[in-house]
Amino acid sequence: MSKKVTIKDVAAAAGVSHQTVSRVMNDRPDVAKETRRRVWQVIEELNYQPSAIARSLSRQYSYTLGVVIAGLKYIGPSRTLNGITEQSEELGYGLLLKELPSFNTNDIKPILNFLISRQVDGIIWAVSEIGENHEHLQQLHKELSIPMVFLTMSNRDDMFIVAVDNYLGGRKATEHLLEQGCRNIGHISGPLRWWESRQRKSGWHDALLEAGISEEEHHWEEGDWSSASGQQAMAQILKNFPQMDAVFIANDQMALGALQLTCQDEIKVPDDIAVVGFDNLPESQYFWPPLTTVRQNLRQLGGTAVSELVRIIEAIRLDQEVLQPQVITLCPELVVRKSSIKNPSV
Amino acid sequence: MSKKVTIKDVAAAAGVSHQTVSRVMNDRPDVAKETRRRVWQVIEELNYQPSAIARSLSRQYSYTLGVVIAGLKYIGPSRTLNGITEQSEELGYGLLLKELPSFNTNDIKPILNFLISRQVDGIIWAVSEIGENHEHLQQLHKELSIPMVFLTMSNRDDMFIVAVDNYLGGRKATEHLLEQGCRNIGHISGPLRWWESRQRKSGWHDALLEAGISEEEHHWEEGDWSSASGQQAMAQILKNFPQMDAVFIANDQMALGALQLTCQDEIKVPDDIAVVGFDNLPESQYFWPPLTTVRQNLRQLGGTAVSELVRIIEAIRLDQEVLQPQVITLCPELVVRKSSIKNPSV
DNA sequence: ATCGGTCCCGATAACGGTAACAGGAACGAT
DNA sequence: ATCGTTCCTGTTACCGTTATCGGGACCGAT
Repeated sequence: MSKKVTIKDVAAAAGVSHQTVSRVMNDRPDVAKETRRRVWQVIEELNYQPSAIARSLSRQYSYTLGVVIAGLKYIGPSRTLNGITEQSEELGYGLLLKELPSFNTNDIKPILNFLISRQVDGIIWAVSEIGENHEHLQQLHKELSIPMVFLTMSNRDDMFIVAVDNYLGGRKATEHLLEQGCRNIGHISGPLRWWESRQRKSGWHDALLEAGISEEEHHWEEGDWSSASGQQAMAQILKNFPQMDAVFIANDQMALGALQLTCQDEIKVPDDIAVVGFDNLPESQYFWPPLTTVRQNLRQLGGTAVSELVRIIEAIRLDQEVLQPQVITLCPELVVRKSSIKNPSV
Repeated sequence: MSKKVTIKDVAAAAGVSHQTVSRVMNDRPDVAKETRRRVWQVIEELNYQPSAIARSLSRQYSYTLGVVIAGLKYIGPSRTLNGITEQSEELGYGLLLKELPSFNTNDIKPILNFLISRQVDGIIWAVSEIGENHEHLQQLHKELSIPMVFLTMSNRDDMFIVAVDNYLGGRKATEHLLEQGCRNIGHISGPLRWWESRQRKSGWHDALLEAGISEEEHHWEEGDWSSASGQQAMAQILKNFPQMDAVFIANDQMALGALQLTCQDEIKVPDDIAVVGFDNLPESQYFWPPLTTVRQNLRQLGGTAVSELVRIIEAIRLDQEVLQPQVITLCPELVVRKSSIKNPSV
């Protein structure tokens, strides 16, 4: 009903100039105690809320971050986003959210323009690197001269990157299986156009190599992250590589598909085949058998990205000095459950 | 490097007034063809992007919606958000995202103020109704006079609500089990402070009643949505209600916990006990056995909320007339899989 | 008395757009 | 020639803030 109350309404009601009200709102020192009190009182009476829009226009900062993300329907990206919202709330920044219709989009420019035209102070690019979808980006980023932080992509100079060490995750998983005495360790990878998939596979490969085992072509299959593809890949690999005694699967969903197959075929997990997944879904503890997996702290990933971005933004605002780009790497951890323990100590 | 290019820069470069540039940008009719062409050319040469901030300030609309959501780390809310982002993209609205730290927050006011101060044209409230967390809201909503749409809450007058019919979902699940010949149908509910939980339970209750079966206190248990609680509730219910031949579980995660228990105890699903869940997680098709469940189209839920909100906003903008509040109900569907089929036809 | 320095506060101009009005040019009709 | 249109364009005000500047009041010191 009532029109929005502006700074001028407050000024009029308090009998001062609107500038003085502005000073009070921003806690400037040069306001007499009595005046300050009176103005505050009016502000509360009228329930005055300054317009963030007008503020952004006036000082050139919006205290808002742009977030570009893809695949919100999957649990990974949404956990990352969860970390982003938490940390930005903490630091007092708002979020302008933009979801890409697919991971493969090449229409990057209009999205960046959209965010920039809304005066965001910085941008978090939380889209996985697939195929060449990041090539164009690097160049655009340079032209744009707005602070950006990228998540989960291969290292590049001149960019701020926060990523989980997927390679290390693959190694940890494989080394764990080696410790269990397995020698014939298969792998079901994600789509190899994904950077993460390649990293995890490399980890598996290198761990085997160091143990003196050579990877062969028929020891692994490529999936598409879905449970269905995991199941199919598992069937294929069982056929090609019958002596397999363990398998490292690049995400929990595919592992679930594989586990279902073992139930159907009455293959014993872990005794016949030990299984390790990746992601640590909340559900994976309740798979049958409970799934050993690699935990990546995606909430932390998102949170770190925000902290980093804000650090850059505020450095620019204060010093006008640009920070050195860097790569922050987060370590994944192995979560050991029954699906990979060959000789239960009990 | 280069300063942001403004409308005045364009005007100067094209040798016209900034107003003319504005006219060109907004496709107003009263610009000479030749002038229009020249201005467009300069716009593209300078890569001019109008400031959405300044625009919002000038006309009183930001073409931005506020979204308040909770529990992004869960799959449900993030799917809803997915629907929201898609539809708002479609309709040309930006999104300002705010995640509540918990479902129970009572600090509603600062959040609404935050969004309003940023000139959002409307707000989507996508936080489940738990306990009394919506009581305060209703009143605030009235004072605020900004269009709002609420998701998944009990019906109230004077509010726009979009919700899945959880009651119907509960009925469908239970009726399906009755059709399978089950007579002793237990239930594991979500936390009863949640509106959804109560609805689903009522559906179960009423379906039994209509079949001439009376619910008894020991036929159901309350969980907290987690797999762990589902497992625990299942154990409890098995003890109290040994003749149980089917169970309707209020979400798939709890159902998973229960299924794991049946694996451990070598209870046969569905032959000994048929199981129906709720949510249709992407994983539930790959549980063992594949889980019959109730599918709720949360993406559609989010999308509908956006369409509805935009409809309200634009009605106000044009007619200055306020639409009649209404409740939109989405129907959930039963997805039948092996966990509930007593006599496999094969 | 005059001067210099605080302490407050208001007038004014930004910020980057849009809205409303006014006015010049060109044209046909009277 | 004069008038009224239509078509196009520029001027000015305004959206709601903050930044800059300048100045009055008051004080103590010379």
